[in-house]
Amino acid sequence: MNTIFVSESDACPFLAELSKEEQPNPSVNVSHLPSFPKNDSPTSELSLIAAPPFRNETNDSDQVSATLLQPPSLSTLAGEQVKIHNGIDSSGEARVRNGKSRGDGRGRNQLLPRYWPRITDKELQQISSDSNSIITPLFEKMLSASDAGRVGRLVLPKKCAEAYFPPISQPEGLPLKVHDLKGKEWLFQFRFWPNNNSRMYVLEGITPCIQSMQLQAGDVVTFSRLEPEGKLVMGGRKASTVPSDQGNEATATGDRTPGDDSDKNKFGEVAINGHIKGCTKKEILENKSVVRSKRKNSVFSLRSKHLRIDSEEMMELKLTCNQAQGLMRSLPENIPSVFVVEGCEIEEFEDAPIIGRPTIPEIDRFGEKIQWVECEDCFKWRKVPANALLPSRWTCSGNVWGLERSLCSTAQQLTTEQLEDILSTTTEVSKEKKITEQNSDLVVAQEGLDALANLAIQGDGVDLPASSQTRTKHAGCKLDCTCTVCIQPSDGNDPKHKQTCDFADSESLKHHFRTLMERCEKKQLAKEAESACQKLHVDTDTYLSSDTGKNCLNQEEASQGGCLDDPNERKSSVSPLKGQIDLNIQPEREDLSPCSDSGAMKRLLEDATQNNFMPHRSSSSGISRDLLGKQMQPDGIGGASLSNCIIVVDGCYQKTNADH
DNA sequence: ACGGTGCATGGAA
DNA sequence: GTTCCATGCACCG
Repeated sequence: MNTIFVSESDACPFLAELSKEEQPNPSVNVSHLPSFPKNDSPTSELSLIAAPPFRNETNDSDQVSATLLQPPSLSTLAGEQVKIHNGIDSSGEARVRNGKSRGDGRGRNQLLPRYWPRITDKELQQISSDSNSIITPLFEKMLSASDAGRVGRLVLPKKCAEAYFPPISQPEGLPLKVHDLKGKEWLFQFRFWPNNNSRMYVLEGITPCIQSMQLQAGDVVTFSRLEPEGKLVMGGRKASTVPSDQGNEATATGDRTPGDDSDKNKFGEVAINGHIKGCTKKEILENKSVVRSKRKNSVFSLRSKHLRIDSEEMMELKLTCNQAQGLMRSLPENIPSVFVVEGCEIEEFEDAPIIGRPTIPEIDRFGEKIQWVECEDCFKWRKVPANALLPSRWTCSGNVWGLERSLCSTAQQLTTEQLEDILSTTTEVSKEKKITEQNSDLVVAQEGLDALANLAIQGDGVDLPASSQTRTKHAGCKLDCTCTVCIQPSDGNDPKHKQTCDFADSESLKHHFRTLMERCEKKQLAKEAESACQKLHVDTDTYLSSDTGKNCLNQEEASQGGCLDDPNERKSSVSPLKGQIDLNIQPEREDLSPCSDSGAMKRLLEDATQNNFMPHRSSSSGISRDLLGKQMQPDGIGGASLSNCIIVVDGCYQKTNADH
């Protein structure tokens, strides 16, 4: 099964309306989509291919599960594809995940949940049966009596019509080719009626197609788009197999947004099968995982809090987590314990990594390892020792290794040409790697988070997502690492981490993390008990003290602030190195630690990445920071392990690694 | 009279 | 209050 499903945001042609400013992050891998022709001349026929129905997550191909696909995000970038991939496991079982792209949480152009395509296993199977197509489910609609009546007019949801069908300016509209699941081509008239200062979009001439699919009122037609052909596919689903949650917003996984008008070429053909193309199988599968996740949330609400990051915020994390990886490094005094999982060495650190300033490693003319770092204030590049651990905000004044260049007024050692040479050298070395990275940047970030999330819930017996089968990079890794949890040297060429390494999916690794999580929970419980005891003491002392009110307040503040009950750890909260990320936080502990809320984490990541990777031109070097962000490597000292990450947000620090 | 087309209406979201 | 859309219905050939 080679069919790829992509989220609608990938294929949606209605992205143009969005401003560039809405682009979530430069790291997002985007590709341009072809456009629909701007004119809607009646002479030009556009076709939609009716896509086969999608499959649900169960193995029962006849059963329709709650597979729910978000419609494409209307807020996705104009004319660009955002690569948000969902995974498919090796068995081909479909999973669906929220592929919502960043943005339109503000309601504009959102499709109603009842129009979100629900994909069944059977449908997926049908769609995927034909080769290498990329399938984007667009929307679906339950046939009304009038839709299925003899008039032969299918009223199209306005937003769907405007989002996924070519724009029309005249009521006469356009002839539209749509294919059904059998590959038969149908020609409909896509048009609109003026209505209450608005429009009513209809597909005319659908009766033969509806009859051919043996559909009636109450049944569902779905529209999908197949790539790269750009065909629209219409599929049908009998009412008896319609997921029960149709129209139930509570089961929705998010919104899709259509793209812009400039991509109409995508719809050169539309297939009618009740499903529209645009989602890779991966995405469909991953959307399913979100559905599962939501279902799970209702049961494990506390544990799931952290995992229940709003899809919009999730996108933010997707966009920044990958960058955040590159910022993580362990403290110099950290000595990792090394264990081997299926041939891959994993370095596990007792203490959490911190977020440091990205640097460019180099070997100077004396053969010594050094690194170049850019001053936060003056943008001049300074040479520091290879083992220097730099804070995320680093300025010349922190250049204790070269006092003569510890002032911003001092000239830069590197000429622009030299700097470009370094960068280009780095580029050459990792060129191929980067190409791959660019193509899967978002995927990687997303999947890295997924890895974390899934590992975090290993204790619940939840299997790793199928998407992990295809991962190439993981959140716990440094930039060039291909493993889930490992640290590799800054040059990224450590042979112990092969590009094809898939140990992250190994049972032994899963076992390892299960063990870690268990230990973590035990520690947490012990810590909780200890805290309770301490609090009891404090309360008693406070009660007896003459400064009762103030102390109580402080105690309350400490508690409410979610900061540590451990004085030492509280001390850590005022570390100058803010922006430490605990990727091992325990969702069920959220109530004790407001610091770890998703919004705060998002802010943290944003802050960290803005400080280091935001694309703006350096005043001194003239080199885009965006480029630098891609070039720069972590300093190579240690790194992050899944079980030993830290989150420090708003001055609060929480550390819940496996050994503490 | 009948069927098709375009618009209006009103309930639902 | 606004928008959407399912349906009714008038008009026309």
